[in-house]
Amino acid sequence: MVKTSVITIRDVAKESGFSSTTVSIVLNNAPLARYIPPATKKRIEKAAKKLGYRPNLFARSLRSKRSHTVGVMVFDMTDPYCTLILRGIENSLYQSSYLPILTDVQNERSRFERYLEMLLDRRVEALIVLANWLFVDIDVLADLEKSSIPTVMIGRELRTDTVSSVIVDNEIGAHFAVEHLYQLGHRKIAFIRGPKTLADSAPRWQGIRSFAKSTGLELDPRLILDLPESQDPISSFEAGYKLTEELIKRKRPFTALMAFDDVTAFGAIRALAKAGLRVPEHCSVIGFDDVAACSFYTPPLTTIRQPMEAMGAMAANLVIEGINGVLEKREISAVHRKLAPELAVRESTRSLP
Amino acid sequence: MVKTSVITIRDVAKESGFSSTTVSIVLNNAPLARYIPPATKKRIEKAAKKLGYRPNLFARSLRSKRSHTVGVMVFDMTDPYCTLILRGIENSLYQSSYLPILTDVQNERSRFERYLEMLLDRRVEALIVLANWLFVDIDVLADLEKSSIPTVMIGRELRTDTVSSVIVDNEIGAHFAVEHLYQLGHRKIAFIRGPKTLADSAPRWQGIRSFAKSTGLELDPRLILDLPESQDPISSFEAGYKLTEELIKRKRPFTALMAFDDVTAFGAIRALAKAGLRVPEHCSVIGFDDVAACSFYTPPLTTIRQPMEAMGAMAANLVIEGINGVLEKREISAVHRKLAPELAVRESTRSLP
DNA sequence: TCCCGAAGTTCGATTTAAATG
DNA sequence: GCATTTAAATCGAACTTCGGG
Repeated sequence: MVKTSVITIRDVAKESGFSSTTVSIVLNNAPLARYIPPATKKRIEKAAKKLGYRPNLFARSLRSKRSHTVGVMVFDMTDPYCTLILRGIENSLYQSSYLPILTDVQNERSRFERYLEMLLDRRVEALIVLANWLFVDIDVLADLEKSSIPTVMIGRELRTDTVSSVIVDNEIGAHFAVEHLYQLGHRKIAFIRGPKTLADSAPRWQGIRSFAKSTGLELDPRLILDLPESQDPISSFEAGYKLTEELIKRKRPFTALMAFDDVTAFGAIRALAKAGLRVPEHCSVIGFDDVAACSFYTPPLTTIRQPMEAMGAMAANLVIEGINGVLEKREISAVHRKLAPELAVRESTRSLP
Repeated sequence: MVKTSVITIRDVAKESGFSSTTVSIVLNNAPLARYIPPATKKRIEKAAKKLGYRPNLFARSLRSKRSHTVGVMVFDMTDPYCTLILRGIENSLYQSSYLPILTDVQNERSRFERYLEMLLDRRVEALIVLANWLFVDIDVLADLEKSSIPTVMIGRELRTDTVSSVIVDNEIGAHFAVEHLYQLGHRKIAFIRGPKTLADSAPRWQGIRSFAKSTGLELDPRLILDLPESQDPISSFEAGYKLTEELIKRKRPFTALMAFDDVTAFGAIRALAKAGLRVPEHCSVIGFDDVAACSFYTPPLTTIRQPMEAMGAMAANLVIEGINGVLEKREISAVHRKLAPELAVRESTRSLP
């Protein structure tokens, strides 16, 4: 006999001999359930299990106005930087039984708008935005603010009091990086800085400058170049390659190179190799991020590790707190967290002889 | 004045002066809409826009029994192999206005089961499973079959007639790879094969054998090693490294190495470098997959490119067809598609002098 | 008053059947 | 019968109210 497999709460009520009200109270363990005798509960639970009852989430959500989902918007999923963050988010939400609804905006404004609309239409209870590249401008922020659900942005420092944020401490990270090179004896260090419009660029440079000032390290302007603007994470490889070629061409000797991020560092290593310079024998190279490829690169890349899973987990936890706040009608204001990165020493850097 | 922003269809009805029935018919462009005069439509649409009406999807889905979502299950999101496939899926679904609900099973059976349950509870209309690593066993298949919604699996050949599949043509891919090495003059070729339990392994080896037979290329058993079982994609790097060390230790000369996949190839290159062997000067290396890191590796890795976006798009299209089939009560049987990969020549291979 | 359970209303849409001129 | 519109039933669960012991 083929059962249509649409068991409703009424079927369970009939099977157990109680009303659907009681079934609902028992299965949801609602406050009123404390009045219901264990025997009744047992019978209802047995009936539910026997029939394989699964509540219809549409009906439940329609009535309760809750979806138990969290919208996650990534600006570019193919960027290796983001999958570990997503894992952190996922694991935290999983524990709290929220389902993440992940959308990939692909750096397109139109997709951002459409997906935001779709997520709000589906009544996600909160929003996590992973701004791993450019184009988080005023408009986007405004759209997010007017959504009026708990929102946290990862990777972008904010000063709003409506949207929370989780970022890495770029200044300290950059500090760690130069410090590492400095301690290895390097004094002639080339820098490939991030694009000016990217929020991470300034604090990283600030970290370098303050380290230089405190130690007397000289920053030679002829060894400093900037990445151009771009939306495409891959393009920072090309740019790293070209800028390093340019550095070499300048004939200004350097024994180490600090790249804005790992992919830029990969481009730099390629250019050095092309010029017959081995890493780290002729030149040390350090990156930033610690994407997965770092550990299987040849040579393995020394870099600054962003605590990606932790950042994802923190964002998820903030958002869950936010949801709870809304449920309890507490007024919760945005928080801004900055997580410390750490130095990951591998084989692309070495001390000067 | 603060509006609670919960505009219902009745508000639109009141504003436009028609009943909610008519509003529903017009806004959904339902069959009956053809009887409704343009003037009425205009007024209703204007009222809806004026109020900023957004239909409540829970109510809609409850009544219509449709969710406009597709469940996507990935076995390991951090595997670089899968993000491009996901992009293919996403882009296809986006065009058809289906929302993908992506879950990362993290190679855990318990997560698979829980997420499958969650997705079915949310009434996804179809399922795409991205089996990028091991452990797709009988049980999993059985779970999928009994879900009785259109399902397609990517990356795993199936013989069922309930679950569709999309895979790459491994045999031809491997053929292309050896052929490339052979044409470059290589005759002493080492092979690191895939783990025996992985479905891709056998056909790839078959492609190599048939090429060898047809050209008279000799396959030296002392130059052939197998990757061990594992669930972790990163571990194939370690394994590639160790096995290549082993190959070198055997003192059996070889001028080229074909790795099971790109990450294994990266491990092999590392081992060769450690032994003082440069790629491609002393040894050519070829991989399989064409993950993003290939193009920024040093040297850039020659490999067999899987048409990942196309595979994702095809899976999505199959699933959409399946959904349409169900809606029209057509009985649609599973289809099995095999897509051709292509050779991507970069700089890790070169012709023998 | 406390405990237990049920009847009936509600959420916001779609859909059926029927009423109007 | 036809074009146009609508009242009322429905989807499945949660919540409010009420009654009996």
